[in-house]
Amino acid sequence: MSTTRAPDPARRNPQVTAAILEAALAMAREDGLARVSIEGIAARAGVGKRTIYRWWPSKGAVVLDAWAQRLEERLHRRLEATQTDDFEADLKLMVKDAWIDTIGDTRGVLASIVAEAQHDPDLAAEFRKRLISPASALVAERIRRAQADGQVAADIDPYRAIELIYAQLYYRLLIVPGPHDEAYVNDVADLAMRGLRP
Amino acid sequence: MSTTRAPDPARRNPQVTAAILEAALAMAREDGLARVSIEGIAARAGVGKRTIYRWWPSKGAVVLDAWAQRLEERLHRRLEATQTDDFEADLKLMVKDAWIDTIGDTRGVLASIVAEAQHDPDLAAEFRKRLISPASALVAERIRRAQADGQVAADIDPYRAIELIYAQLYYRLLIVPGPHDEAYVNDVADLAMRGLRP
Amino acid sequence: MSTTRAPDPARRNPQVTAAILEAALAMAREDGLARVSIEGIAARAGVGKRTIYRWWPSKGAVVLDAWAQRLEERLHRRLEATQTDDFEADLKLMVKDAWIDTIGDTRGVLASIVAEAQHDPDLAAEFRKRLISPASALVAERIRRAQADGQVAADIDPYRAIELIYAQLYYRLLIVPGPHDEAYVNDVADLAMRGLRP
Amino acid sequence: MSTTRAPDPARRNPQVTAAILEAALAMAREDGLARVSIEGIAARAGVGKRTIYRWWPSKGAVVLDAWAQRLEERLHRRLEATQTDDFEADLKLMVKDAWIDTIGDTRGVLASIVAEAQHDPDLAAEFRKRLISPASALVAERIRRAQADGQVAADIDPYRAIELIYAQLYYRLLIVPGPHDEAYVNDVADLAMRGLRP
DNA sequence: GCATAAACGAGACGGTACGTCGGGTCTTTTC
DNA sequence: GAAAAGACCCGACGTACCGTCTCGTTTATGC
Repeated sequence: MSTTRAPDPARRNPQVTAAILEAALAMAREDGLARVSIEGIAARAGVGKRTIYRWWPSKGAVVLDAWAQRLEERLHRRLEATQTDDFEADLKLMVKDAWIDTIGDTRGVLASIVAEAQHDPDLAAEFRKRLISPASALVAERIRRAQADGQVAADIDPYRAIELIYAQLYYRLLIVPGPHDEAYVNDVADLAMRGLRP
Repeated sequence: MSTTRAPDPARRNPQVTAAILEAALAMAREDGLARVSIEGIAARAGVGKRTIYRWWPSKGAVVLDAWAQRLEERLHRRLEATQTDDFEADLKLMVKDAWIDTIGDTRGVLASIVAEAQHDPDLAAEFRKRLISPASALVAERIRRAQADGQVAADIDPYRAIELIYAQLYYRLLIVPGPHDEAYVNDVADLAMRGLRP
Repeated sequence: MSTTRAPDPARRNPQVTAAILEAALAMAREDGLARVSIEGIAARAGVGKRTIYRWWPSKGAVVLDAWAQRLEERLHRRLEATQTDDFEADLKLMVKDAWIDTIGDTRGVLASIVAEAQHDPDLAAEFRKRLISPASALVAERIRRAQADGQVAADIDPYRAIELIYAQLYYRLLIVPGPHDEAYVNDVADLAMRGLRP
Repeated sequence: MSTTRAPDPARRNPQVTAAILEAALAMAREDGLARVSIEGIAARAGVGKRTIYRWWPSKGAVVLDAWAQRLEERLHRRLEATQTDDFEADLKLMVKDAWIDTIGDTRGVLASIVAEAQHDPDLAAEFRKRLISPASALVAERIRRAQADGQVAADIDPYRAIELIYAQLYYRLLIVPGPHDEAYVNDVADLAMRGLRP
């Protein structure tokens, strides 16, 4: 007989959830996830610590939840529109949309989450599930169409192609400093395209 | 008038330094940098905490120091030999040497350091200074020669070329799971070469 | 806005309080207050340091609390009985009761507390409030009755009389060595009485 | 063969000694002995810690040395003069001389030393040897003469008489607050004399 | 409709680690 | 060989959060 019963999501108070997510994201943006504490979130959201632990396993999970939710809202609004027959143009648009318009100034939060995920396998899994996988699937789909069109070499694994593109962005985010402006993301796509063409 | 005077490096005890670095690296390899604590290092090295704080600003700095020192020793022994006239072969050798033979099973430590560096600008700077910059300079040099030979397109910035290559490795290290074996690094180089050729 | 809020005494765990006081007093008796540390008390009581700091400002305060509590329990049981019409006999009984039966072998703790109080004004105030004042008030009352009876000279301030008596005991406790047996406390009262008689 | 040889007092540098004692006393007067540290004394005196440990066993010993030295100088100049045939007058003069003119505003240092002595038996012994014993011997001598003269009851132990007097002063110093002015020391002597007269 | 079980705010609690201070020992260099 | 300087091991300081655990209070079904 377990003492700690699983909580009932039906009885969850949505206002409380919102307050926690808002506080967590705000604090992560201000100070970086490393300086965020569950205690701090609880205080700022006017909430008991218990309530946070009831619904999330760690501060990283809270911030990821808040951050991903915000992204998903934005992405749903965009990703239908961008479909022409020019793969390179579509690619540049997709990358710009994602990296600049959607992530934008929450890039630091993304970096924090990746950092935290290095020692938190659950968070890493959740991060890939919420963010990397859906985005990759979407882009992979477009790449496959480009391969059918003959705009991308047929012998390339779409997922490796994605790595070739996005890895550059993450490298600049996590390893070396540098601007993340439109010129840069265009350059990223250009350089990748050199290798992807048939 | 500052209370904490700068310590005198001349009076530093090299045995103590070695013990600290060894303990720090061992613990980082076993549990990951996030679980390492200054207190733990001190205990394992049989050293006072004060002694660590005297010479390093943070646990990340200690582990980076230990880890980079180990790498530098290895690299010095290698990087002279590997110079043929075939850039692609050289590139594959360099990447394999660095990522598999040298970093090898300390890949997790590298990931930890990058993670820590996300909220520690000093550590980030030191990491780039000790690791990224020297390695990049070396590879950039080889790329320039390849451009002169006509094996690499002349209009590519060597540093962007490096990003195209290494970013893939860091992406798999930090973002998505996957093997880091010889087949993979070859594939990384192959994919990059597609874009680099004239 | 203060970060550290005042704790709520209603939520205090009495078992924890008891464990801390017991550990503190035991350690003070064994090694003297100077060798007691908050850390040591916490370890022995199986308690977090924070819990001690939440309720007491210093190790001296903990030990005083434990020691005074023990004394108060004993004193309440005694001080009603001792009331005859012979002031000198009553005085001797009171002094013996307090110094030998009640304080007894915790004399070293008392000395430690007085020592600590020399550089801790809050502790000094608490010590006087918990110990010196109530005991003095009680004896002063008896002296006033003796003055009304003509057993003590009317022109003497009762509190100065108390000093004349008790100062001798503290002098031997703190300044010069010597036994604290019944013969001695009788002698103390005798010598004082010489000066107090009309 | 002992590694730590006993130091040679003949080679001791008197300027260094003076600097240490001066610094120690100054710091003890400013902040109380409890806040004095060997490290602090060393820094203020411009001296290595080793040098202090070479000649004194503890910070208490240093401060006692400095303080007692200062007192001895003063006492030697005074105590010859004060000899009339009126014991009570002599007593008042002696007490006032010692407590007000000699100790005066270093009363806090005295309290600190007594406090420290509670957990440092060596310091306690040294304190009694340097201060209590010589002063007591002197006063005891005068009391014996007064007993011969019939000014003090012959059946009183001179040392107990001394306790009766001085204990009051230490009680006010260590236990209860209150002025230490001339009126008070006179009152102390008056009250004691009531009990000492034949 | 009303009891009753859960979510919730609050925060006490046992812990771990933080970064700092000083104690006392030791070594190196200077005089 | 005394002394200045300070590195070193160690123990304790007082603080910040961790994650668990009561407490009452509020709320919102389910009998």
